[in-house]
Amino acid sequence: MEKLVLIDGNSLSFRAFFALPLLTNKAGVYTNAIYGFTMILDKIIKEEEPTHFMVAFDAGKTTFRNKMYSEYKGGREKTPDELRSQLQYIRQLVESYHIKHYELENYEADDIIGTLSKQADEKNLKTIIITGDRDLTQLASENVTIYYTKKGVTDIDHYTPEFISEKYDGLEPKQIIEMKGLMGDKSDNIPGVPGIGEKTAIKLLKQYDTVDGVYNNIDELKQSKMKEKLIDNEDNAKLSKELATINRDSPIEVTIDDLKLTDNGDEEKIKLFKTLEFKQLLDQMDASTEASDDRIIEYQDHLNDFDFANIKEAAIHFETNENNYLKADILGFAIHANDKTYVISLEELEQNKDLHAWLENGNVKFSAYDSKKTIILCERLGIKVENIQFDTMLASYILDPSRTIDDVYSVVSEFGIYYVPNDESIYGKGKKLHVPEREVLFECIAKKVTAIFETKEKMVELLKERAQLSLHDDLELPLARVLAEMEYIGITVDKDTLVEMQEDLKVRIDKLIEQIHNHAGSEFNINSPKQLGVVLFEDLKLPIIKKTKTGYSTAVDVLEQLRNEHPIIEDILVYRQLAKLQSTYIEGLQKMITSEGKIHTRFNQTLAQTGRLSSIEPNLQNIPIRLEEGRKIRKAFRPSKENHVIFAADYSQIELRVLADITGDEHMKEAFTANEDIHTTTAMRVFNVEKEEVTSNMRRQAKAVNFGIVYGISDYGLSQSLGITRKAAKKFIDDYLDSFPKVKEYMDTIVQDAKQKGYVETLLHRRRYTPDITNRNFNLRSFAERTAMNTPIQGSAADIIKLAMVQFSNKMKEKEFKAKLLLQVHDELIFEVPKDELETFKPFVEDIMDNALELSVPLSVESSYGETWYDAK
DNA sequence: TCTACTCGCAA
DNA sequence: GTACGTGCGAGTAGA
Repeated sequence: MEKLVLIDGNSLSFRAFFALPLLTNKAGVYTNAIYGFTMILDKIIKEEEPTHFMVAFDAGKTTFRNKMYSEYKGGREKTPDELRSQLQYIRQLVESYHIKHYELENYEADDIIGTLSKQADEKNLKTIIITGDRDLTQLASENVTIYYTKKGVTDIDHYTPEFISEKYDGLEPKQIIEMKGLMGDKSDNIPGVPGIGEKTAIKLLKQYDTVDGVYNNIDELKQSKMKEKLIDNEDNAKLSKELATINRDSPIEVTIDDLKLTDNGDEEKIKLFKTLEFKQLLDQMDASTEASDDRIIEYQDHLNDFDFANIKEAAIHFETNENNYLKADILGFAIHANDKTYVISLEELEQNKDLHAWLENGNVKFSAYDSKKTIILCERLGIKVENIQFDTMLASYILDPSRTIDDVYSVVSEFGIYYVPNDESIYGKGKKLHVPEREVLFECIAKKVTAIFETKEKMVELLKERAQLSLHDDLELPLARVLAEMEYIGITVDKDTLVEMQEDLKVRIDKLIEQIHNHAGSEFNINSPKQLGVVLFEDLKLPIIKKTKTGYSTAVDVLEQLRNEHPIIEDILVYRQLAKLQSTYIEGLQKMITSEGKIHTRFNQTLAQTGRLSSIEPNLQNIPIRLEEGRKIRKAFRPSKENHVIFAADYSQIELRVLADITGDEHMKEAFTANEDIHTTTAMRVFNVEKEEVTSNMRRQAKAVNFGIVYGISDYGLSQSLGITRKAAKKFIDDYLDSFPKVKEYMDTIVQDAKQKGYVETLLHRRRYTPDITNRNFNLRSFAERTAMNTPIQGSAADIIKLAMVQFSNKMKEKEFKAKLLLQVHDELIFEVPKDELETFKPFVEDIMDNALELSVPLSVESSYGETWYDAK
């Protein structure tokens, strides 16, 4: 069946604009109204399946109505600039859907719609009119329904004649005009009769049908203020009625047949969505979200005419065959300088001594994507690269940590450069991973290095604008060099220690497996939560505590509740613990030990949203410590030389100290200044007791609340960690906030701040954007709120330790210490130190860490050392 | 072989 | 009432 949809483009654009928070794409184009409009189009097309479709727009400011009444729509606030800029895109959007749009000089969109709907009505064509303007409801008929968007863009009333009759107490659609004549319309500046509102108007119309009817029978009305007003404003009423009347015979030049929808593909739509960065919609359409540009970058594959002496600025880039640059093969090396691009092979790179000297001389300003990788690859070639001044990867992370950074493409494409292919398209993935032929490869490398060069300036400008240049220049970039050295040095791990533990554990695990199978009465894979679930909850019929998406939950907290139900549980718990140690740590770590007896982790500097580092292959930031059994793993981590020790220095309660500083809460500051135990102090305040009355349970709970603050967990999260109800957890949090009023104040203001600015920041201006803070989805919004509260705390702590690392590295240059920084674990630094340096090294490091950044509360560092990492406690 | 899911370690 | 801190990695299971 044929169906016509007519949209009032202007009024719907308004609705969409005000319904959604201001959004922009990377280029700064506002997109919220366009997005909302797109949602409506999709919804309508899907739900109504129209055969004919048109969007009508207002042509300009003045229409025939202004000739009748110069004040028409006077006093209306002008369209916000942020919306006006989107209207052209909305027309483009409509075109990309192959929907006709139309506007007519001197007429409003209403009139176009009125005229077309009249034609449709005469043809008995089902018509739907979509608008955010009530005026159009006068057009409702048997065939014509008006969809009126109440609030937002999805809450819609369907105005049929029946609906109108019900809503307006028996009025017919065409009487809407009469009603407007009497009551006017503030938004269009239609005067009407003063003193007459909806109620009175309806009453009069029920009796006299029309405005003319009212005046023809005006004498019947008994003397009243209302009657006087009606008489005094007869002209107004009649004019108002005319103004409100939609012209259903406008001189339009389109016919309904012209509005037939055609299926001409999604090409334009995809292109537009890419420009606007409607990523989700593109995903839904199964279209690649990546834009591309097939430009060719010319390059030379030799350095024969390279003018080493006269280049002051260059981008350099190493291409490797795998991500792990500590052992990867170099596939090529590229330079972009003086508008020329060079790509050379590993052989050329190794042999060209002029090039080495050029990289080392320190007079050229280099930029790179991933300076840590660049430094390490140079180091592997025996080149001490100097003066890398800019890292586009780090800059991208600083500008917006939420951006995915996985290759050069992912960074430069944010800056409008699309000629670089992404790594997956060049190398493939999974089984099909391969190095392409030389020509393809070199072309790609040339593009990367050129793009790095071209992006740099834009990034510097943005960093300056956002007061973040120093974060790059003075923190992240120098830190990359520090991390490079740490990764390159690695940490010595004694394989024999691990092998011994492995054998010991194997015996114990085998025994446990046997016992568990005996208890179960069958052999099954204990590592399979699915099989374990069947054994526990079906075979042994233990009570089901919790379910996961796919079946029974067998997580620790569940098993602990079942402890007394069956002896198998205890064995499973121990098995789980040992199996984890065995597979992840003891076996996992052994695989990573090099022939030199070392493990070289890599620190990811551009991943964690808060500014923290992360560690991979292997992750050395989660080596067990809490349980003795696991802690023993640390015995395998040793100094690399005789007469050295492992030295660990950690910040004590750094996040809570940052919190005290940021919020300025006196109670908390006092506790830290007096060097009190913060969890005890928290317990004293929250439970309102004296120090002596704080029980270990109170302290434990206070500690959990502090933990929650630091990691931004919810009341639910806290309830889980304390094993209490959500309600009780919420009360804890409330009590906590009442005990530290400045903290409460901070939590409130930071959320407001985030709403207003769209981001929160750390002490060193690291930003994290919080777009979901105004989301109507409770979960997303709550998450954004916690993010806003937590990120400045965790992120500032991350800033501080990074600062300490950079300062440490700088000060080491003037010292004779042989000590080496090996690892960073969020709030602690691990070193290996010659025993005879200990006495001087300890205060040296502690002083740097203590004073890395001045806060209004003291920072406190505790250090310890031993023959192994285990002993440094 | 890839992906989704569960589980568990650390700060 | 909702669904419920991060990041890394091992392991199972199903397509």
